[in-house]
Amino acid sequence: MKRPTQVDVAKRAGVSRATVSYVVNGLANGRVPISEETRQRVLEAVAELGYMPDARAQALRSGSTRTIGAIIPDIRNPHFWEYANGIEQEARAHGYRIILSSTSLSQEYEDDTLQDLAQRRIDGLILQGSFTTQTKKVNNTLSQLIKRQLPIVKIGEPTENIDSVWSDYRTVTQEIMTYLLSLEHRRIGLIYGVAPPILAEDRLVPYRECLQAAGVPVDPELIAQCGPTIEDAYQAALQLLLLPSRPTALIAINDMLAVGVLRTAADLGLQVPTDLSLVSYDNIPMANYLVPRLTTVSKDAVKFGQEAVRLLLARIEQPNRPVQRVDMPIRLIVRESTGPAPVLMTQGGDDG
Amino acid sequence: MKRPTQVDVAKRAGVSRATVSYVVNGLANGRVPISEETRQRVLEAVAELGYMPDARAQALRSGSTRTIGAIIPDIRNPHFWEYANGIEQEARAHGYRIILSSTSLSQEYEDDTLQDLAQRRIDGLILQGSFTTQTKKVNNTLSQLIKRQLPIVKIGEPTENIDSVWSDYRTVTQEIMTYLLSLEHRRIGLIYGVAPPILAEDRLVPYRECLQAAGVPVDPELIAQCGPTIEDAYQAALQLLLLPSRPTALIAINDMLAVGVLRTAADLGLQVPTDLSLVSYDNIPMANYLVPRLTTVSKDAVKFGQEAVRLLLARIEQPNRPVQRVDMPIRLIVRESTGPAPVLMTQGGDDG
DNA sequence: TTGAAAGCGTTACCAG
DNA sequence: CTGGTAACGCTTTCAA
Repeated sequence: MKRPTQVDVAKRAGVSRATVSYVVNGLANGRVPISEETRQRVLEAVAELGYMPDARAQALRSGSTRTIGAIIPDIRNPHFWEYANGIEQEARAHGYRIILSSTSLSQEYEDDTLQDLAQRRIDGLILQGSFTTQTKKVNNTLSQLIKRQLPIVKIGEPTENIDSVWSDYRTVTQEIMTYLLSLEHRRIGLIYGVAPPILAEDRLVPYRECLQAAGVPVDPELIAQCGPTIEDAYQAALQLLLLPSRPTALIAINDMLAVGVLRTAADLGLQVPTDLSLVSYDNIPMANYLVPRLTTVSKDAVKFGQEAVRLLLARIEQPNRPVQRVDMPIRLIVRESTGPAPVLMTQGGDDG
Repeated sequence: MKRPTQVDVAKRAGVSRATVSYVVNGLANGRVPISEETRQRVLEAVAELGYMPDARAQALRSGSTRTIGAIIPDIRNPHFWEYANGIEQEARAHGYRIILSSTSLSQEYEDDTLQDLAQRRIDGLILQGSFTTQTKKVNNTLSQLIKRQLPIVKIGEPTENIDSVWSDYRTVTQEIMTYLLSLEHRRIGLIYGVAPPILAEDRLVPYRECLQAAGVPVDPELIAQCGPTIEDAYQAALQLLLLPSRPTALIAINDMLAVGVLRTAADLGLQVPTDLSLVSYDNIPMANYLVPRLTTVSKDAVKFGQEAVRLLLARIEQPNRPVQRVDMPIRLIVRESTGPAPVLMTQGGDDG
């Protein structure tokens, strides 16, 4: 009942181990030195014995695992499965497997995860931009791997010396702000979850700048940072919407958080978009089904994933090619969660 | 720039390869034959070189990968990440790694996935009940693995000769029906997605039986089968709700589908629960934040996953232990999406 | 066209 | 306490 090895197959087929290897791997590398009859006999033996090559031994011998590691930050956010889908599709199309890891559970496992992937000798690694912001230990491990020439692609945040696929959120965030301001919103809140530094630069800065350009004071009370869960967003929105002079529009850093905001609004008896406008980012599949449908920033996360794999495979084949930075388009999709600002009684009117 | 091996570490530390192995693996097996000074020297060399043991070689030699494969049916359904979370947590606590695969993308990849896992020589496998219903090829591969004594645990569907963790949905489905009937609902629709046979037995049968027991005719028009996406549910609900004599209550087989149903209701100008009651299953984290909050069947999926790992590890350690079947409790949570049946004009009144 | 044999990096046994 | 050495299952070169 032990697992059959090449030797068993060879014995059964009456050939040598090498022959089995040739047959199993599709007629050796180019040269076709196996007679059809032998091939059939080997194939039969394989089928009868239920032989499955041992990937560990294959990888050890051949030097390649044909496996790509992908680390996503939060498995609970639908946005990230789309990356995962794209990655998986593209990788499979090229004969690579994916080992998918999520660090959502616990930050302390990040280094663990990375170590594990490294020890498995994956052929390449796809990371989210937020990854490197973590502990020193993680960064050490990571730079170790970079030094070892492990092909790496980063999603979401361009980094020096590393291939990356990302989008520039400045422009679209400006667009959001212009749009909200044009709807006469003046008290605009911002809710963002666990945030890598780039989020600040990408979204917080344009948010501030647009406000200032419009002559609207930036009120730090309107900026809430929170955890990644819906409940976190719920609480953050609660805090913002209970302000004496409450915001009439809220920007949530992703659609999951927007779900929490929607709930907060409902609990406070606020209609969206009549009493409160809401904009978020990601355009997860659900965004177009929520009530109201979310105005959000659309990003083709599946394509992101595919592009990341393309970049990675190119580097695997050609380790010294110049570093690439692919900019993927994103755009604001206006749906039902945004509308003109309501006239508030508490509004201290120096705008207008 | 090549990856350092044990040999490199040994050279650097001025010891033999075996010594390195002992030190790295925590002082050999029981006996502690390494002097503290040597140990330190080795550890230093490891750190300086950034040595990471090669998991492939370790696994090949030791015979164990300390890796568990987990196959979930649909990564797009939040319900399944909770399983994944539970599995990951419990596995990690016992020093095992997880390779997570989703077959959501394409049924044709199921066999691929299974083969891959088998070739990686995982120590155990956790499956969803729906898995075996697939093609003959998959079932062949699977029974091959079973014959090879690969420890397997099934989630969701009890199977002969395989450890499983599941819940009995009959009782809770009866509870749902009793509840809806007590609210005077008579036209109750059922929407279910890609369904393993057990779903039919578990939910369709009690649905029918309860209806009949209450003297309500079972109308096949009220039973819609659909795909797994929100859009699928949207369309299914549309079909049901546009019926001349539309249902006043809908049961969706999971919360994701319920999101689509909610949208359909909104598009038809139907208020939930005033005009339409909605019950679903799973109690995903989001269920308590949707507007209205979903009445749904709560299942602790994280615990499911943990229990599955416990079962699996027990079998790994003790291959011949008796087969276990763990029944996990579930319960109906009444929230805001259900209410008394509206009085419909089209209602043909032979009830009451 | 096929077979023998040399490793891949590790663990673990058994002498030193 | 430490250092050779034989596997683990496979790929691939070199001879036959």
